[in-house]
Amino acid sequence: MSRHSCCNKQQVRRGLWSPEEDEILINYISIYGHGCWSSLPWRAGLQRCGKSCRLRWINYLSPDLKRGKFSHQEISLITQLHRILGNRWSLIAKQLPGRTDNEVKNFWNSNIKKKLFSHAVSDLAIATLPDISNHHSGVSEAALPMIIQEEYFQLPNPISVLQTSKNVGTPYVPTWPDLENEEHSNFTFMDFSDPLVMPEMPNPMEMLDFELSSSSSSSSFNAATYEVDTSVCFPSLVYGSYPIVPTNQMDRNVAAMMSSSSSASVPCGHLDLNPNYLPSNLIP
DNA sequence: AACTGTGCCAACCGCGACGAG
DNA sequence: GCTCGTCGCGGTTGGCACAGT
Repeated sequence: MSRHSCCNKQQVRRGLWSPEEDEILINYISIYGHGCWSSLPWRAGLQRCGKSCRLRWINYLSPDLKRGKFSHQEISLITQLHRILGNRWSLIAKQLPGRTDNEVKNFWNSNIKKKLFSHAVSDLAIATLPDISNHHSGVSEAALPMIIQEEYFQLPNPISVLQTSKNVGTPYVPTWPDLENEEHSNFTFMDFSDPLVMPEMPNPMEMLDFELSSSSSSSSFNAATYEVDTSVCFPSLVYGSYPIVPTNQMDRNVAAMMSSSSSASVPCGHLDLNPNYLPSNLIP
Protein backbone atom coordinates (compact mmCIF):
# COMPACT_ATOMS: atom_id res chain seq x y z
CA MET A 1 0.00 0.00 0.00
CA SER A 2 1.48 3.30 -1.00
CA ARG A 3 1.00 6.51 0.84
CA HIS A 4 -1.02 9.32 -0.55
CA SER A 5 0.99 11.08 -3.22
CA CYS A 6 1.24 14.36 -1.33
CA CYS A 7 2.76 12.51 1.62
CA ASN A 8 5.55 10.97 -0.42
CA LYS A 9 7.18 14.17 -1.48
CA GLN A 10 8.61 15.18 1.81
CA GLN A 11 9.51 14.07 5.26
CA VAL A 12 6.23 14.53 7.08
CA ARG A 13 5.31 14.37 10.72
CA ARG A 14 2.50 12.08 11.73
CA GLY A 15 0.36 11.59 14.78
CA LEU A 16 -1.12 14.14 17.11
CA TRP A 17 -0.72 17.82 16.34
CA SER A 18 1.23 19.97 18.75
CA PRO A 19 -0.10 23.36 19.90
CA GLU A 20 2.74 24.99 17.96
CA GLU A 21 1.69 23.29 14.73
CA ASP A 22 -1.91 24.29 15.34
CA GLU A 23 -0.87 27.87 15.82
CA ILE A 24 1.14 27.91 12.60
CA LEU A 25 -1.76 26.48 10.65
CA ILE A 26 -4.30 28.85 12.17
CA ASN A 27 -2.11 31.88 11.58
CA TYR A 28 -1.36 30.93 8.01
CA ILE A 29 -4.94 30.20 7.01
CA SER A 30 -6.31 33.26 8.76
CA ILE A 31 -3.96 35.42 6.68
CA TYR A 32 -3.73 33.63 3.34
CA GLY A 33 -6.58 31.13 3.34
CA HIS A 34 -5.85 27.48 2.73
CA GLY A 35 -5.66 27.61 -1.07
CA CYS A 36 -4.22 24.42 -2.45
CA TRP A 37 -3.97 22.03 0.47
CA SER A 38 -1.15 20.00 -0.98
CA SER A 39 1.16 23.00 -1.13
CA LEU A 40 -0.01 24.55 2.13
CA PRO A 41 2.47 22.73 4.39
CA TRP A 42 5.37 23.98 2.29
CA ARG A 43 3.98 27.52 2.19
CA ALA A 44 3.18 27.59 5.91
CA GLY A 45 6.35 25.85 7.00
CA LEU A 46 4.73 22.75 8.41
CA GLN A 47 6.18 19.28 8.17
CA ARG A 48 2.83 17.71 7.54
CA CYS A 49 1.17 16.47 4.41
CA GLY A 50 -1.58 18.61 2.93
CA LYS A 51 -4.14 16.02 3.67
CA SER A 52 -3.28 16.05 7.34
CA CYS A 53 -3.46 19.87 7.39
CA ARG A 54 -6.84 19.83 5.73
CA LEU A 55 -8.18 17.28 8.17
CA ARG A 56 -6.81 19.14 11.16
CA TRP A 57 -8.37 22.39 10.00
CA ILE A 58 -11.72 20.97 9.02
CA ASN A 59 -12.16 18.74 12.04
CA TYR A 60 -10.57 20.74 14.78
CA LEU A 61 -9.25 24.22 14.10
CA SER A 62 -11.85 25.89 11.93
CA PRO A 63 -13.53 28.77 13.79
CA ASP A 64 -16.87 27.66 12.40
CA LEU A 65 -16.84 24.52 14.50
CA LYS A 66 -19.16 24.08 17.40
CA ARG A 67 -17.43 22.18 20.17
CA GLY A 68 -19.05 20.44 23.08
CA LYS A 69 -21.76 17.90 23.61
CA PHE A 70 -24.44 17.20 21.06
CA SER A 71 -27.77 18.70 21.96
CA HIS A 72 -30.94 16.65 22.03
CA GLN A 73 -32.04 18.35 18.83
CA GLU A 74 -28.80 17.37 17.15
CA ILE A 75 -29.07 13.79 18.35
CA SER A 76 -32.61 13.70 17.11
CA LEU A 77 -31.61 15.00 13.72
CA ILE A 78 -28.62 12.66 13.39
CA THR A 79 -30.71 9.64 14.23
CA GLN A 80 -33.46 10.57 11.88
CA LEU A 81 -31.14 11.45 9.03
CA HIS A 82 -29.15 8.26 9.54
CA ARG A 83 -32.32 6.30 9.15
CA ILE A 84 -32.85 7.92 5.77
CA LEU A 85 -29.29 8.44 4.54
CA GLY A 86 -27.35 5.64 6.20
CA ASN A 87 -23.64 6.22 6.78
CA ARG A 88 -23.40 9.27 4.55
CA TRP A 89 -21.82 11.29 7.30
CA SER A 90 -20.94 14.28 5.22
CA LEU A 91 -24.54 14.71 4.14
CA ILE A 92 -25.72 14.33 7.72
CA ALA A 93 -23.10 16.77 8.99
CA LYS A 94 -24.19 19.37 6.45
CA GLN A 95 -27.49 19.57 8.29
CA LEU A 96 -25.71 20.23 11.57
CA PRO A 97 -23.99 23.63 11.49
CA GLY A 98 -20.64 23.54 13.24
CA ARG A 99 -20.38 19.75 13.25
CA THR A 100 -18.08 17.72 11.04
CA ASP A 101 -18.66 14.40 9.39
CA ASN A 102 -15.92 12.90 11.53
CA GLU A 103 -17.53 14.21 14.68
CA VAL A 104 -20.95 12.93 13.72
CA LYS A 105 -19.51 9.57 12.73
CA ASN A 106 -17.59 9.22 15.98
CA PHE A 107 -20.61 10.22 17.98
CA TRP A 108 -22.80 7.76 16.17
CA ASN A 109 -20.35 4.89 16.60
CA SER A 110 -19.62 5.54 20.24
CA ASN A 111 -23.00 6.62 21.51
CA ILE A 112 -26.13 6.28 19.52
CA LYS A 113 -25.49 2.98 17.77
CA LYS A 114 -24.45 1.28 20.93
CA LYS A 115 -27.37 2.57 22.91
CA LEU A 116 -29.87 1.66 20.25
CA PHE A 117 -28.55 -1.85 19.92
CA SER A 118 -28.30 -2.52 23.62
CA HIS A 119 -31.72 -1.03 24.13
CA ALA A 120 -33.18 -3.11 21.36
CA VAL A 121 -31.54 -6.34 22.48
CA SER A 122 -32.56 -5.97 26.09
CA ASP A 123 -36.09 -5.00 25.23
CA LEU A 124 -36.61 -7.85 22.81
CA ALA A 125 -36.55 -10.28 25.68
CA ILE A 126 -39.41 -8.57 27.46
CA ALA A 127 -41.15 -6.90 24.58
CA THR A 128 -44.89 -6.88 24.75
CA LEU A 129 -45.49 -5.91 21.18
CA PRO A 130 -47.86 -8.27 19.49
CA ASP A 131 -45.67 -10.01 16.96
CA ILE A 132 -42.25 -10.15 18.46
CA SER A 133 -42.55 -13.36 20.41
CA ASN A 134 -44.09 -15.10 17.45
CA HIS A 135 -41.30 -14.25 15.08
CA HIS A 136 -38.12 -14.02 17.04
CA SER A 137 -36.24 -15.87 19.66
CA GLY A 138 -32.54 -15.61 20.33
CA VAL A 139 -32.15 -12.58 18.17
CA SER A 140 -28.53 -11.62 17.67
CA GLU A 141 -27.26 -8.10 17.52
CA ALA A 142 -26.05 -8.61 13.98
CA ALA A 143 -29.52 -9.58 12.87
CA LEU A 144 -31.23 -6.52 14.24
CA PRO A 145 -30.89 -4.14 11.33
CA MET A 146 -32.45 -6.70 9.06
CA ILE A 147 -35.28 -7.25 11.46
CA ILE A 148 -35.88 -3.57 11.70
CA GLN A 149 -36.02 -3.19 7.97
CA GLU A 150 -38.19 -6.12 7.25
CA GLU A 151 -41.08 -4.85 9.30
CA TYR A 152 -41.66 -7.97 11.31
CA PHE A 153 -43.00 -5.78 14.03
CA GLN A 154 -46.46 -4.46 14.00
CA LEU A 155 -46.96 -1.36 16.03
CA PRO A 156 -50.45 -0.39 17.03
CA ASN A 157 -51.47 2.82 15.36
CA PRO A 158 -52.00 5.44 18.08
CA ILE A 159 -55.00 6.74 16.21
CA SER A 160 -56.49 3.28 16.37
CA VAL A 161 -55.70 3.05 20.06
CA LEU A 162 -57.37 6.36 20.73
CA GLN A 163 -60.44 5.36 18.75
CA THR A 164 -60.67 2.04 20.56
CA SER A 165 -60.24 3.81 23.87
CA LYS A 166 -63.16 6.04 22.97
CA ASN A 167 -65.24 3.06 21.93
CA VAL A 168 -64.69 1.20 25.18
CA GLY A 169 -64.75 4.35 27.29
CA THR A 170 -61.48 3.70 29.03
CA PRO A 171 -57.88 3.92 27.96
CA TYR A 172 -57.21 0.87 25.85
CA VAL A 173 -53.93 -0.97 26.08
CA PRO A 174 -53.53 -3.18 23.01
CA THR A 175 -52.64 -6.74 23.87
CA TRP A 176 -52.18 -9.91 21.95
CA PRO A 177 -54.16 -12.02 21.17
CA ASP A 178 -56.96 -9.70 22.21
CA LEU A 179 -56.45 -7.82 18.96
CA GLU A 180 -57.42 -10.91 17.01
CA ASN A 181 -60.97 -10.61 18.26
CA GLU A 182 -63.47 -9.54 15.65
CA GLU A 183 -64.47 -6.50 17.65
CA HIS A 184 -61.04 -5.08 16.86
CA SER A 185 -61.20 -5.80 13.15
CA ASN A 186 -60.80 -2.11 12.38
CA PHE A 187 -57.71 -1.82 14.49
CA THR A 188 -54.77 -0.69 12.37
CA PHE A 189 -51.03 -0.76 12.73
CA MET A 190 -48.45 1.84 11.90
CA ASP A 191 -47.17 1.93 8.36
CA PHE A 192 -43.43 2.32 8.01
CA SER A 193 -43.16 1.24 4.42
CA ASP A 194 -41.90 4.64 3.31
CA PRO A 195 -39.12 5.95 5.53
CA LEU A 196 -39.75 9.49 4.33
CA VAL A 197 -43.34 9.51 5.45
CA MET A 198 -43.82 9.97 9.13
CA PRO A 199 -46.57 7.93 10.73
CA GLU A 200 -49.82 9.69 11.25
CA MET A 201 -50.37 10.70 14.85
CA PRO A 202 -53.55 11.55 16.68
CA ASN A 203 -54.55 15.16 16.97
CA PRO A 204 -53.09 16.27 20.31
CA MET A 205 -56.20 18.19 21.22
CA GLU A 206 -58.27 15.08 20.63
CA MET A 207 -55.94 13.14 22.90
CA LEU A 208 -56.26 15.79 25.55
CA ASP A 209 -60.03 15.83 25.31
CA PHE A 210 -60.18 12.11 25.83
CA GLU A 211 -57.71 12.41 28.65
CA LEU A 212 -59.85 14.92 30.45
CA SER A 213 -63.10 13.11 29.85
CA SER A 214 -61.77 9.72 30.86
CA SER A 215 -62.88 8.56 34.27
CA SER A 216 -59.76 6.52 34.69
CA SER A 217 -56.86 8.27 36.34
CA SER A 218 -54.53 5.36 36.90
CA SER A 219 -54.12 3.99 33.43
CA SER A 220 -54.48 6.92 31.11
CA PHE A 221 -54.01 6.85 27.39
CA ASN A 222 -50.30 7.22 27.52
CA ALA A 223 -48.51 8.21 24.37
CA ALA A 224 -45.18 7.66 26.08
CA THR A 225 -45.94 3.97 25.92
CA TYR A 226 -45.63 4.23 22.21
CA GLU A 227 -42.30 5.94 22.39
CA VAL A 228 -40.80 3.23 24.50
CA ASP A 229 -42.25 0.44 22.45
CA THR A 230 -41.51 2.08 19.17
CA SER A 231 -37.90 2.54 20.15
CA VAL A 232 -37.44 -1.19 20.11
CA CYS A 233 -38.09 -1.44 16.43
CA PHE A 234 -37.66 2.01 15.00
CA PRO A 235 -35.16 3.76 17.20
CA SER A 236 -34.87 6.85 15.09
CA LEU A 237 -38.50 7.62 15.63
CA VAL A 238 -37.88 8.03 19.30
CA TYR A 239 -35.34 10.70 18.61
CA GLY A 240 -37.08 11.81 15.51
CA SER A 241 -39.81 14.25 14.91
CA TYR A 242 -42.72 11.92 14.47
CA PRO A 243 -44.44 12.78 17.71
CA ILE A 244 -44.20 16.48 17.02
CA VAL A 245 -43.92 17.00 13.29
CA PRO A 246 -46.85 19.15 12.35
CA THR A 247 -48.71 17.18 9.75
CA ASN A 248 -51.95 18.14 8.09
CA GLN A 249 -53.86 17.22 11.17
CA MET A 250 -51.47 18.39 13.81
CA ASP A 251 -51.14 22.05 14.63
CA ARG A 252 -47.75 23.19 15.80
CA ASN A 253 -49.21 25.63 18.26
CA VAL A 254 -51.38 23.04 19.87
CA ALA A 255 -48.45 20.70 20.22
CA ALA A 256 -46.29 23.41 21.69
CA MET A 257 -49.02 24.40 24.10
CA MET A 258 -49.42 20.85 25.31
CA SER A 259 -45.75 20.15 25.63
CA SER A 260 -45.22 23.20 27.79
CA SER A 261 -48.30 22.74 29.89
CA SER A 262 -47.71 22.18 33.57
CA SER A 263 -51.31 21.31 34.25
CA ALA A 264 -51.71 18.25 36.41
CA SER A 265 -54.47 17.03 34.15
CA VAL A 266 -52.04 16.57 31.27
CA PRO A 267 -50.35 13.25 31.81
CA CYS A 268 -46.64 12.83 31.51
CA GLY A 269 -47.19 10.62 28.54
CA HIS A 270 -47.80 13.68 26.47
CA LEU A 271 -44.18 14.59 26.81
CA ASP A 272 -43.70 12.93 23.51
CA LEU A 273 -45.18 16.00 21.93
CA ASN A 274 -42.12 17.87 22.97
CA PRO A 275 -39.49 17.74 20.23
CA ASN A 276 -36.76 18.04 22.84
CA TYR A 277 -37.87 15.00 24.74
CA LEU A 278 -35.75 11.90 24.88
CA PRO A 279 -36.45 8.87 27.01
CA SER A 280 -34.05 8.99 29.93
CA ASN A 281 -32.58 5.60 29.17
CA LEU A 282 -31.43 6.81 25.75
CA ILE A 283 -29.90 10.10 26.77
CA PRO A 284 -26.13 9.77 26.26
C1' DA B 1 0.22 0.42 43.11
C1' DA B 2 -0.07 -2.32 39.06
C1' DC B 3 -2.49 -4.33 35.63
C1' DT B 4 -6.37 -4.92 32.42
C1' DG B 5 -10.41 -3.66 29.93
C1' DT B 6 -13.17 -0.22 27.78
C1' DG B 7 -14.65 4.09 25.66
C1' DC B 8 -13.69 7.93 23.13
C1' DC B 9 -11.99 10.59 19.45
C1' DA B 10 -8.23 12.54 16.66
C1' DA B 11 -5.88 11.09 12.93
C1' DC B 12 -4.79 8.00 9.26
C1' DC B 13 -5.75 5.15 5.16
C1' DG B 14 -7.54 3.72 0.80
C1' DC B 15 -10.48 4.73 -2.67
C1' DG B 16 -13.44 7.11 -5.91
C1' DA B 17 -14.65 11.43 -8.19
C1' DC B 18 -13.28 15.19 -10.67
C1' DG B 19 -10.77 18.55 -13.37
C1' DA B 20 -6.70 20.00 -15.95
C1' DG B 21 -3.47 19.11 -19.35
C1' DG C 1 -9.26 8.66 -23.85
C1' DC C 2 -5.31 8.80 -20.78
C1' DT C 3 -2.60 10.28 -16.89
C1' DC C 4 -1.78 12.95 -12.98
C1' DG C 5 -2.81 15.78 -9.05
C1' DT C 6 -6.10 17.05 -5.79
C1' DC C 7 -10.01 16.76 -2.91
C1' DG C 8 -13.48 14.63 -0.12
C1' DC C 9 -15.55 10.65 1.89
C1' DG C 10 -16.21 6.62 4.89
C1' DG C 11 -13.91 2.95 7.36
C1' DT C 12 -10.43 1.95 10.55
C1' DT C 13 -6.75 2.49 13.86
C1' DG C 14 -3.85 4.18 17.66
C1' DG C 15 -3.35 6.08 21.83
C1' DC C 16 -4.96 8.48 25.77
C1' DA C 17 -7.97 8.63 29.85
C1' DC C 18 -10.47 6.42 33.05
C1' DA C 19 -12.79 2.69 35.59
C1' DG C 20 -12.60 -1.72 37.53
C1' DT C 21 -10.10 -5.49 39.68
